[in-house]
Amino acid sequence: MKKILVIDGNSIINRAFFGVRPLTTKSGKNTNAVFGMINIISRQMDALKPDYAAVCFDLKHPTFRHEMFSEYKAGRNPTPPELLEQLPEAKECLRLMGLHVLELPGYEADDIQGTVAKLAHECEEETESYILSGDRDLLQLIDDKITVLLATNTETKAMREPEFKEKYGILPTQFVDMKALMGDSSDNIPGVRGIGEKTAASLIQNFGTLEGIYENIDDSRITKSVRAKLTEGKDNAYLSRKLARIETHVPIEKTLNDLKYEGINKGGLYKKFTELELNSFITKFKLSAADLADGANEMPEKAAETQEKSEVSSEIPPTRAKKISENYQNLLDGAKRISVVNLDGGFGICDGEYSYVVDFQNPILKELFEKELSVICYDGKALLHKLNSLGVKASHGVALIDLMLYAYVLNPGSGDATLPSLISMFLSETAIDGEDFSDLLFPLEKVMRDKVCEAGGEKVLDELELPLIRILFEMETEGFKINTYGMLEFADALDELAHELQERIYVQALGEFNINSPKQLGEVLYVKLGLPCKSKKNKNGFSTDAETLEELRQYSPIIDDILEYRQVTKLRGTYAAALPKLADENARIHTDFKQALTATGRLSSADPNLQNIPIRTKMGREMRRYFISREGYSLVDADYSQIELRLLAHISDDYNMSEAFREGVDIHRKTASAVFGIPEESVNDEMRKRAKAVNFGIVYGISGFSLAKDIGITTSEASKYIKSYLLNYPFIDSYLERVVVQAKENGYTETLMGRRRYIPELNAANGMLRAFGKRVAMNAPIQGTAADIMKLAMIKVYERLRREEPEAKLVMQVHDELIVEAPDERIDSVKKILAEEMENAVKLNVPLTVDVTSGKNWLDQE
DNA sequence: TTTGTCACG
DNA sequence: ACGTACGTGACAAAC
Repeated sequence: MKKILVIDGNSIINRAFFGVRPLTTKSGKNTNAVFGMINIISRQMDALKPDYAAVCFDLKHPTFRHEMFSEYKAGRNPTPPELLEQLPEAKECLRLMGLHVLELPGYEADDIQGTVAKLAHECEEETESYILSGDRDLLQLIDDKITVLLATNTETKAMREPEFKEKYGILPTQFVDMKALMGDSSDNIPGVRGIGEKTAASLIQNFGTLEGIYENIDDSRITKSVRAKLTEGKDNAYLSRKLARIETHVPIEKTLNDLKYEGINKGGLYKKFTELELNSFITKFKLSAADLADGANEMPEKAAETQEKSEVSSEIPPTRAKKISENYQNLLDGAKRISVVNLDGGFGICDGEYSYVVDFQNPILKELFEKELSVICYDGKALLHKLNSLGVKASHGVALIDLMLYAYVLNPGSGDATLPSLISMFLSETAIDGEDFSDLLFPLEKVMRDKVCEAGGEKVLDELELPLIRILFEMETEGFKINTYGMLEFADALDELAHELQERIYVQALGEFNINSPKQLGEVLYVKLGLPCKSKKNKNGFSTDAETLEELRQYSPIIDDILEYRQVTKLRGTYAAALPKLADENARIHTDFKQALTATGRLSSADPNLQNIPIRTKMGREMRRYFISREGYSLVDADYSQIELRLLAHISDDYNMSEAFREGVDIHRKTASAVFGIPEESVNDEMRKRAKAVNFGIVYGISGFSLAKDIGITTSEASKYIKSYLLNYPFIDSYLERVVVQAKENGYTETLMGRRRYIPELNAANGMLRAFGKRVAMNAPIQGTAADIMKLAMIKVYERLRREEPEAKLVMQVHDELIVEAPDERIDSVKKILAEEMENAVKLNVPLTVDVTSGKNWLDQE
C-alpha cells in the first residue's frame, strides 16, 4: 500500500504561529512558526512514513472564487508581518526535509491539496491519501481513499467517514451543502441568513443536498420560518456552495512520480537549523557538522525513522480477514479470551479466530460469562449493566479488558475517543459503529497495550482501572437508599420558604420579576433600585453571583433575601425535588460513575451526581438526613484526613510539613504559626483560617491575586503570606518549581503510580494559558495521586469485605470518602477494615489517617 | 446549545 | 483557547 501525504502549509504554519510562543534568533529573526510547523509535520512523517509528500501554499493572487464573489474572504485580518517573514524560511526547510512545495496562481492551497489527494484514485497500485490540515473545510474530501488528519499543536486526529459521521451526522460529501446553508464568517461566505449549525445539519440529514431541500421546500418537516429564510437566501446558498467546494481538477501538471518523498537533506538541514538556531531539531533529526562535509552534494539520505519502516510495520497486524461462524458450542468450549462489541439486538463476539453474532436472547451468554474469561471490550461497566439487564450475571472469573480505559490511561485529556476512532488511530482499519468489528479488538488491544507500557501506564491500568470496573458496577447496581417521603416533605418546606422569600423580594423590588433570571435580577438591582455596581463583569451586563451580592448586603436587606432564595431554590430544584423522582422501587438511587472522564484520574458521578450533596451550610447539610441505610443496616463512612496536603508533604519531601503530620499536630495552626512568625498557642481563629486558605491555595498552584480574593485581603498582603509560607516549607517551594520544569520538558506530569497528564498549555503563546498550565502542573500530581490511592483503597476494601463481611456493600465514593452499608452488628468490623485498608493502601513518609464514623443516615454520624 | 450560577472534594 | 486557584455536574434562562 502506497501513501500520499498532502499538507496544508498555510493552515499548519498559521496554527504554529499563533500557538507557539515567540521565538527569535539572536539577531532577532522570528522562528516560532517554522519551529511549530516542523514539529507538527515531522511528527506526522514519522507516524505515517509516506511514499509521496507535498506541501501546498496559497499565493497572494486573487483566485477564481474572488471572480465569482468579490466579497470572498474580505475583511480578513492580513497575515502579520512576523509570520510573513517566516514563510520563505519555512518553505526552504520543507524542501530540505524532502517535501515538494506546491503553489499555483489563481488557486488556493485547498484546491491543490484536493487535486493531489485525488491522485490516489488514479493509481494502478493500491494508494491512500492523507491530508494534514488544521482546517475543517478539508473534511469534505474524505472518501474511501482519503483520510484527513486534523492537527493542533499538540495532537492530530484522524478523520475518516465513521468519525466524520459521528461528529456531524452527515456524509463528508454533504459538508459543502451544510456550509452553503450555514455560511462561514471567517471566509465571508454568506450562507442563508438565520440558519446556524443545528438547523443546517438537520436539513441536510433530512434532504441530503441543497437540491433535495429546495425540491421539498413545502415538506412539513421544514418550519414556516425556516422555509421563509431558505426561500429568501436561495441564491446565496447556491453561491456559497460553489465557494465552499474544493476544486479537485487544478492544473498542477504533476504526476505522482514527481511528488516522491525524497528523504531529508542532512547537510542542508544542519546548516539551516544552525542558522535559525533551532538546535532541538539538530538532535531530533540526528544531524551533525559531519553531514555538512559529506552530505551537501550527495543524494539525500532517507531519514532514520523511515529505515525502521519494515520493523514497525511487522508489528502492525495483518490485514483483516474475518471468519464468521455459527457454531456457538466452539465459542463456549474453546475461548479463554474473547472480544465483545455491541450490535443492534445482540453482541458481536470474537474468540480470536472466528466471529459470532450472538443474539441478546441467546442462552449461551449465561454459560459464556460464567466461565473464567478475559473479555476485550469498550466500556466494560456498561457491558456488565447490559448483561445484567439480560439476566446474565458475569462471574468474578470474568476479567474485563476495557479499551476505553486503555485510551484513558494513555491520555486522560482525550476523553471522548470512541471505539471506531481508536481503531482508525491505532490500526490502519476503518470500523463503523453498529457493525461487527469484534475481530479487530484483538490486534487493537495488543497495539494499545504496547503504547500503555511505553508510557509507563501498566500499573495504573492493570492494578487500578481494570479491577475497579466491577466494583463501580456493583456500587451503581447496589445504589444508595433515600428516604423518599422525607425528602419530598423537605422539598415542600423549601418550596414554602421560597414563596415567602419571593413575596418579600417583590415588595422590596416594587414589582414582580423572575428572580431566577440573572438578566432581570441585574436590571432590578442595579437600574431600578440603583445599587452601586463595582464591576459589571459578565458580558451581558451585570454580575449577580453570590460573591458580588455579598458586597451589596450593606445597601439593602433585599440582598439577603435574594441570597437565601437562591440557596433554597437550588436545594429544592437540584436535590430535594429531583432525587426522589430517580429512586427505584426499593427507594434506592443509582448514580453513574464516569471512570474515564477527569483529567486527573478522579471519578466523577452523574445522573444523578451524588458527589455534590450539600454539606457546607446548615440548611444544605439537612439534605444528608434523607440518605439512609436499609432496615437493620447502618452507613459506615470513612474519610481520608487532608490527603492532598499529606501528599504534598510526601512528594516534596518537605521536612517541616512531614514532621508536622508525623507528630499529628493541627497542620493549619502550625502553618499559621510559621507564616505569621508567632508561637502556635498565639494563633487565633482568623489566622488559622487564613493559613488554611494558603494551604489549599498551594495545592492548587497559588497566585497572590486569588488568595487575596479568597480571604479578603490585599494582593500584596497575600503575596507576603505565600512568600513566608514557601520560606518555611522550602522543599515545597523547590518541588513546585521542579514539577513545572519537568512538565515543560516532558510535556506531562506523573502521579506516584505513573498516571500521566499532558499539559500542552505550558507551551502556549498566550501567557494566561501558560500560567494555567503551570498551576495544572503543580496540582495534577497531587490530586491525581490522591485519586490513585483512593482507587487502590477501594479495591482492597472491596476484596476484604467480599471475604470477611459479605453483607456489607460499598455504596458511594466522594473523592476522599467511602461509604459502606453494613449490617448493624458488623459495624465495628467494617470500620476496622475501612481504616486498615485505606490507611495502608500505600506506604508514604507521612501517615495517612482516616476518620471513620457510622449512623443511620449520612448526616447523623458518630 | 450556551451562559450564569452554585453544589461538592 | 480562560481575565487570575485545581477538579467536577445540574439547573434555569436566554440565545
